[in-house]
Amino acid sequence: MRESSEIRQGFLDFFEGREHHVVPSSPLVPLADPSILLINAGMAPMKRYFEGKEQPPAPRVASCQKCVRTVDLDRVGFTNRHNTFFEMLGNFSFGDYFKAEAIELAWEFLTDKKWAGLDPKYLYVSTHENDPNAPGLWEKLAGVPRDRIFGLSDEHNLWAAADVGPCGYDTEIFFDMERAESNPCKSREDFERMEKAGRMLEVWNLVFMEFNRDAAGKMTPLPKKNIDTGMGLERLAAVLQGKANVFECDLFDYLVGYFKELAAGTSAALSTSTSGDERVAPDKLAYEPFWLCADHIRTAAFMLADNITPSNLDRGYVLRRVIRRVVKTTYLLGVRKPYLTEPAKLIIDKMGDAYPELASRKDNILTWLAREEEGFLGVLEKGIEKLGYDVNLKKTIEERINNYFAVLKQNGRSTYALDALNSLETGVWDHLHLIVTGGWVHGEAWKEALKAIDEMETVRSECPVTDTPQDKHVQVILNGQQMGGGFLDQPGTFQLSPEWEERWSYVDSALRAVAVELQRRAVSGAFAFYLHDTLGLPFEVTQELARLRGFEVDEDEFKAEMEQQRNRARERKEFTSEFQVEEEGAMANGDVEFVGYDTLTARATVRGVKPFTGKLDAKEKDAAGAEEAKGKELFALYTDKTPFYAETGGQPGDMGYAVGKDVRFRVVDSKNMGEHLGFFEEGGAENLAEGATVELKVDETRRTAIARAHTTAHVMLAALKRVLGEHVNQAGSQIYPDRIRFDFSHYEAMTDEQMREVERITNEILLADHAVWTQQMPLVDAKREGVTAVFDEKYGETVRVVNMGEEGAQVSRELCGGTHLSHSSQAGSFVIVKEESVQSGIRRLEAAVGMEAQKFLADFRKVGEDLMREFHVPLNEVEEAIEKTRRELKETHQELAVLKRGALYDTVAPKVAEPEMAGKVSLVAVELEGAGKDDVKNVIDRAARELAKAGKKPFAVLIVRKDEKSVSLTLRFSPELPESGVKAGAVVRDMAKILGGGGGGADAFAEAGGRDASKLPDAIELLREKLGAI
RNA sequence: GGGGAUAUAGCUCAGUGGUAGAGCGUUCGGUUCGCAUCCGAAAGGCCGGGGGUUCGAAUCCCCCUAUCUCCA
Repeated sequence: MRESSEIRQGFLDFFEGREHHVVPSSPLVPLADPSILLINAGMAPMKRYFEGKEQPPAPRVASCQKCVRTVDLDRVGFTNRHNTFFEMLGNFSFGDYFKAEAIELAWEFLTDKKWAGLDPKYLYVSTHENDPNAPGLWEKLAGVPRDRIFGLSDEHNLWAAADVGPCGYDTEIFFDMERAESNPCKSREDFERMEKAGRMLEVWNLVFMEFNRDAAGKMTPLPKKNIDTGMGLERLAAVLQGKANVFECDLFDYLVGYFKELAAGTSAALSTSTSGDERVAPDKLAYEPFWLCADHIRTAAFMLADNITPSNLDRGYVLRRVIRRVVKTTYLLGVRKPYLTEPAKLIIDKMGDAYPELASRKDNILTWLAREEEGFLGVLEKGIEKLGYDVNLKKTIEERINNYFAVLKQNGRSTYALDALNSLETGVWDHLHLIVTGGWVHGEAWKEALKAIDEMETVRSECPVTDTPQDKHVQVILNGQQMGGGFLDQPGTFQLSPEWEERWSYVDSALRAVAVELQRRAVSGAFAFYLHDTLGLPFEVTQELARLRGFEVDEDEFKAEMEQQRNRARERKEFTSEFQVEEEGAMANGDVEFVGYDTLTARATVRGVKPFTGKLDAKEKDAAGAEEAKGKELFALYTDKTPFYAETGGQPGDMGYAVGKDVRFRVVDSKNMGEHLGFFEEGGAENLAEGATVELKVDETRRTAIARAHTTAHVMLAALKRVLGEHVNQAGSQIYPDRIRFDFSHYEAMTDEQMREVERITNEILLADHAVWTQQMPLVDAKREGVTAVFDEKYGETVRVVNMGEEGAQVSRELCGGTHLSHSSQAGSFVIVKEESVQSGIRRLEAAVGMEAQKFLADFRKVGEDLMREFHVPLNEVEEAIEKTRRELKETHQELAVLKRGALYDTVAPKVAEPEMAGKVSLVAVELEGAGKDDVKNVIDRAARELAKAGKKPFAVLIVRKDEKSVSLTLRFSPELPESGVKAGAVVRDMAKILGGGGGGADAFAEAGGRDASKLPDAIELLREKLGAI
């Protein structure tokens, strides 16, 4: 017995031969256990038997159960034994045999040559230090010597499902992975140390469930004592195959091999690359990345096989994290291409026989993996780009600052230093802003530097350095005053005024502080958090990649940011839940008999009436109740029984009437069973005293409309599963009269074809006139029979199942407490109104049935008819006709623009040919009527071209545009004109001031506007003056 | 449920208030035995939608829609 498949089968055969009933592995999603997200132990599906809630199929049971356990997620790859997915072999006794036989069975299986055949000399046993029988039983029944039995504390050998409830001592069998002949394990301390180090491998855990523990910690014996055992298949396989760790056994070796090859291929490719790619050599990592990958990909494949889909919630999130960790790991090893489906195929080949769901859901598994991988690679790339940007930027800044100080040291304050400073500023300025304002770094130094460079910027712009090359003498001039000067070829002669000196020193000190900050070579935690939070780049990737470039990430700060984020989310959550508690408390109403499935009227006894101060739901498409109640004094009427359906499961509460002697109460909503919200149309609260009799009548029209929508929603879900796949699950829905809003899991927008197909199938089923009937059954049975249920919805022990179609051939079966049609055809027609996204992996459909569907289609037909009439073509040619019209319109627009500009330019042309002279400058100043902004730019460009061609340089073109409210100027200079000191941006600003407005722009092109057109001559005169002064 | 980010040419993206850009792709012309050849040219845009601030908005502010992402 060596191969894992032999061990799996052998184990089950062994126990079957010893009167155990063999049960197949349960799906990973618990059938009826809201306390766990995923089956995480072999006994998990048996919990109901242990709790006595259900009769086990036999007193003795054995199974090989697939499990996913994520508490050890971070240890996978670091030890020789931890897995997130594993198969648990187990035998169970429900009040049948106990300690002695459990020990005998385990020992026989492990040591008998016909079965596992392990050499007893490598086996050790632990028991609970307080267990009076276990050590003796081991000695007597298995012949284990006393010095190989160690009694350990609660921490190791006390099993409990929870703080309160069944618990018991356990005993564990260990295998010495070093297969040491002599026994160096002499003491309990030795043993515990070796266990931690992975030398002593726990193979089998036998739990003796014998006590019940109460809140005080007191343990009383259980009436029926149980046995629950668990042996990791992976571990046993490793031991039997003579391997030092689970990843070398045949359940993993092919995967580890695959990943090794994958990474090796990449490193070969990269060694010839000069792209500066980041890659971590496997031997530089603190763990075995291939182990992690092999483990996680198995987990992912099995979760997908059980119809779990990646999402941002619960088990979907577990799945997503696992997949992303694999991709992340190989990414760090240099793998850049998608590959995940390959190892998945290997797993399906290897294990498809033992787990048929792998093979049958192969396409689904591969599709999701490919999708998720692709998405995450995109995320990684984006994040890494940003990180690289940040890190490179810091290096650049550092370089420039060093250069600046080097120059300063050599030449003192001089134009050389100024140049160095300039080079710092021009290259780094924008990015420095980004770094500081983006909150990507910490430390005041950066902010100071920003201020300092800001300072330099203003000084520099007002303070030109003039260079007279003849004598290498430079001057710095501020506000017309000389601030300093010196000789270029004579270091040290450069003297500064005190004001300038002070400002420059300030820059020095700020830059020095930044240099110190850079010395830390740190990526700020805030930036790492930004990468994680906004871009989804895992912290470890940030850390690893930063490390490769010699940077550390501030982990404490990152953690603090994470904590803040958690608190934010929690605060909000607490607020809403508090609100709910209060509301429910105010309306508690004891047991109420609901008769609304069978009848819409009932005579009931009043339990009380009180003013209602809460808020009525005003649901977007069903605000009728809230609308009607507006401005009314609201009450809540409580009765002992009711036909009014209370809002649950997405179905809205009923409306209707409560009528009694001298009183008429309008019910506009029903929130909890037996609680009717509404107002008095006749009489008042005094007419409905406790004990009074009322006639309750549900609004039948509305109820029917709701039923149409609800029943159709069931059919639609069935149709969606058929069209899109089994992964489609309901993720919340809201039913309105004749309308449905339905959220479901699906990875991409539905195509038009898919929507038409869903419509077709849904209508087909509806029209087939299936009977709708309900039944009660235990939740577990319902789930076992594959009845559709909403993920994570809390259900009771017994559930109501809504069936459609003949028994045994239902077209739809759903757990549902809602009210439905009796025959599907009553729904009328069904039409999808809208498809949209809710969040990643969740789509939303809005649909209409019955009269709403009619109305929707009628609206559409009207539009179609109007279009046909308008375009004089049949319906199927409307699209083409519109396209043609659009094209023609566009062409016409373009032609018109050309003509218009031509005409506009004609009015300018004479002035271009004969420009007026403002000093040495050729000036064209014209007013264009009826021109748009783009026209002006076009005309001004053309004028400039013509002037340049005619050699009339330097030149200036001013175009004025007026409308009722304002006047706007566009000014263009020939390129060399600004060199004389007159800049278009400044000139136009001054001109606009005269006109009562503002403006600005570049040196050779600027725009401005103002309100007062009458001042236009003054403004143009100003332009003439400025130009004339050159 | 709460937060963050993104939306610009067919694709990937740049563009921090002043004439909308690059690379790839497409079409055309030339070049090459050939290759993911090279050279040149052109077409292609309500800068996601709506409102506001401003003389002027792809850019700033608000609302909406879509996509990505983190927390619960």
